[in-house]
Amino acid sequence: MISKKTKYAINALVYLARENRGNEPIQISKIAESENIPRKFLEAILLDLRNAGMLSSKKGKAGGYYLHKSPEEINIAEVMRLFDGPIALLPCVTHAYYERCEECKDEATCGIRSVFLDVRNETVNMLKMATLSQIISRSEHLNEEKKK
Amino acid sequence: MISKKTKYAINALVYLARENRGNEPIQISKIAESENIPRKFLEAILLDLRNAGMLSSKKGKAGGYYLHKSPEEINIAEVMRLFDGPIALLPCVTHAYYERCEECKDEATCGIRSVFLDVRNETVNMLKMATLSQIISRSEHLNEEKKK
DNA sequence: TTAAATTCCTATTATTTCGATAGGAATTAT
DNA sequence: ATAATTCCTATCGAAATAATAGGAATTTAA
Repeated sequence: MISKKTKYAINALVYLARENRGNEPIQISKIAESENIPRKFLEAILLDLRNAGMLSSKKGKAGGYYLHKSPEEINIAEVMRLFDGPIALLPCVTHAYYERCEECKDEATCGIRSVFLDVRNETVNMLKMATLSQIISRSEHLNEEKKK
Repeated sequence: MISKKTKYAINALVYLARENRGNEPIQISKIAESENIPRKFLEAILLDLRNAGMLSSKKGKAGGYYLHKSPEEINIAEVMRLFDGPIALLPCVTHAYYERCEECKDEATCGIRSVFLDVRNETVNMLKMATLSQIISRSEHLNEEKKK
């Protein structure tokens, strides 16, 4: 399971992508209220997203957050990695965070690793395709279906 | 990431599938030593696998564990669910453990859910295909490759 | 120039999960 | 009987998770 932090982050980003006409800063409290996220917790999350270059902020009165990158450039893989670390299910099949399994006899011929490598690759592909834009258009599509 | 418990369990199962000619019970200590798993920890794991119907055991002197099902019938998805719970990354896209996301406004039109539903389905498919037999044959393949 | 509204930053806390160990009861082969 | 083994319950420390607290810094606007 992904952490609540990641889930909240994705929801906040999608909200900003939807709301952001003209990149006006939107306040934490507004996002928190709309997306049902604990205010103070969201504060920390948005700060991390800003430090990671996905959001920008404006301080002081009438300040707030807005997307720094375009909705096509922000994907779920990136957000998950930021808060939950590697997407892979085994340390020996991650790219950036690679770590050998202590108990493993021979990584090169490990059938278990081979399975989890395939799973990782497929998952990362899907999550990289899942940009804010894609999420929004999926949602619109589902809305059409619902009306029928 | 999967837990060490799950990783140890898969390794133990693969070991038993490889070793089991004639279903003679193999002792915990032997498995623990061969697979580099803490003895007492493995004890608890094997017990769970037995209660889940994947292993059988024989008590007392010359006792031990052996596969209850055939290596084609035991897959990674089942083992992961036993120790780590749902495979899905969001509670709202699991089958057996379904739980609504508290903060969610409308599940039916949630684009985020839609993404994670696809990921779950793909992952579960791959992990169900990954039986002990498949793992062993993957490993044999990798061995052939290595020799070249 | 002061007040109000906001982000920024660091610390702290409670709860749960993870990885493992301890100790002995029950069972079985010899 | 004895030795070897699984079975079972309880416990423990460390880490991760989800959140809150409190105030410093910044900015707008009256």
